[in-house]
Amino acid sequence: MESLETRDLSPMPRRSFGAPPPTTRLRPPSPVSVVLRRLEKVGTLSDVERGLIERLSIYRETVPAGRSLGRAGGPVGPRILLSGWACRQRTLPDGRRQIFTLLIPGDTVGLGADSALEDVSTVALTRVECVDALVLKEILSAHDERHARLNRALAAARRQEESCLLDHIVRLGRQSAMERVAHFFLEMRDRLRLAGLCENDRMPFPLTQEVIADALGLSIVHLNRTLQLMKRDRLITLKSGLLSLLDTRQLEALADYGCHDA
Amino acid sequence: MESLETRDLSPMPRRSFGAPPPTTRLRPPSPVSVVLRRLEKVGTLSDVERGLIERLSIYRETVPAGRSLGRAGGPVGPRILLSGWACRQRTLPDGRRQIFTLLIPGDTVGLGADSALEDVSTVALTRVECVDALVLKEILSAHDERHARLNRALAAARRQEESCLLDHIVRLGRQSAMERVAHFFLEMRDRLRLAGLCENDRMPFPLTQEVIADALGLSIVHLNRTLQLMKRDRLITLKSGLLSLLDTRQLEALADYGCHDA
DNA sequence: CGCGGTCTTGAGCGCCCTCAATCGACGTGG
DNA sequence: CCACGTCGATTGAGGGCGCTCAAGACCGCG
Repeated sequence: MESLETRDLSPMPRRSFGAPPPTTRLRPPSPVSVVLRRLEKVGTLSDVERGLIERLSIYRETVPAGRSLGRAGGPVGPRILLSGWACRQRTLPDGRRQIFTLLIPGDTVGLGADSALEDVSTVALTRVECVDALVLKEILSAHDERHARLNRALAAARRQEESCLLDHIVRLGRQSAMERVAHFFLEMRDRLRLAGLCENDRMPFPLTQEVIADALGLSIVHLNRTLQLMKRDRLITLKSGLLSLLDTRQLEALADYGCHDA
Repeated sequence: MESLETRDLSPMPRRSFGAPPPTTRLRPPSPVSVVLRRLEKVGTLSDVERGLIERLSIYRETVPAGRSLGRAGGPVGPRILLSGWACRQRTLPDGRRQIFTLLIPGDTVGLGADSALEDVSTVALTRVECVDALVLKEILSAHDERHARLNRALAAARRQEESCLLDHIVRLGRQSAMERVAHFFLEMRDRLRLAGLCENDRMPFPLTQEVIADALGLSIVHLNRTLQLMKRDRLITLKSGLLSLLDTRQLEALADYGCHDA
């Protein structure tokens, strides 16, 4: 599992910390390419904006699995995930946990207008590599015209996250266990595809069943049995951190995926 | 039920449409006072800003219970609720419904930065009186310094709504039926108090059990039985559209109310 | 008075939960 | 190299919470 989320970054040679990226001519030039891929799904960025992001790789840092991204509970300073998965979550006094959002490479935290989401605890689920985007946040808050597209792209990303929250509510409130899992997997496929991490409905999925259960409001045991059913029905395979959706048609029908209000 | 949400407005004489409010000297000066009360919980507004809102009452309109606020499915133009309750909801193809948000007097729709919430269908649960705030939206989008406080107040309101969404997720994902109901009632009490509609934990509550069930992800039958338990235990009374929280201490303990992450 | 909507109640059951034990993979230390 | 601990996945057993179906009661309204 550990090998999986680093795999996407591994072709990038490790260089001395603090040195500016050598901007190779090749396609995967810098570790922040994931972010750019994500943000440019909305609209092209200018060279200035791209450079702004590229230069952030100076502020690279690593968070081990299980550690909070921010200092314990407090709001998380602006970050951009480069590799690894994290989540936003809340824990009830008796230990029950609910996960609000999964964060994947290319996602940002605490960058846009402060939302209630930025007040919940953010925890790394795998080893996470990210950059501190405080500088970027300060630059963007000036609302310079030259960064308008970047601001728009970030707003779109926030909007997408909010949309996922609404889907999440429907899943939790009105869908059965299998519907939830199917819907959740399809959503993650779409998000991972935007990040360039999913091809042919195959994708890295470095989550324990406990995490998935806490996201979907299920018990570990029941999630396990539900997954087994879905495997038996040849809907998915999920092994050693790799998820394959075998029959997306059926999954979409099963989960009412994409059926937003009429 | 129908008599209830109008009750709050009934002391206000119906006057010819389009005429400016006569601004009586008495306590409830203008129909938009609810909004101001809500918005000024964050910080005082300037006279200019207050006037901006007051003048909106020209654009008063009424939506009967059951009707969508926007034209069927499409995004709702900017509105401010003066009286009555509405909700944001999504319906699955097979008829299952999930309610995301309840909208009460003083709430705004479609005013701030466009969020995913503005794309979901918004339906009146009772007869709703509201104002069309299109003019206001246009004025505010200019980001004039003189309206900074108003913009800030609206941002805070949006943030609060988002926070409620997160609480909603925890309820749906990790709480039992009784916990959900208790938590939901406490949340509504706090919101209604901000709108000046709740005193001594007694408040108007013009919702059918079906609506509450669809908000809390429960079946009508089970919600009914849960309510009966809570009444028997002297936690609440709920009759003819009036809700009383009899033992808020116990309710808060029961629901883990306010227990945001440590 | 009849009618539709809402609330209530009963019966039965199934989804999903809890508790508990086992298994397998992996890393560590002896 | 093996014993052992840990973590995650799996399996079994049993039960309860919440569901569906179905009727009836209540109530405001035309």
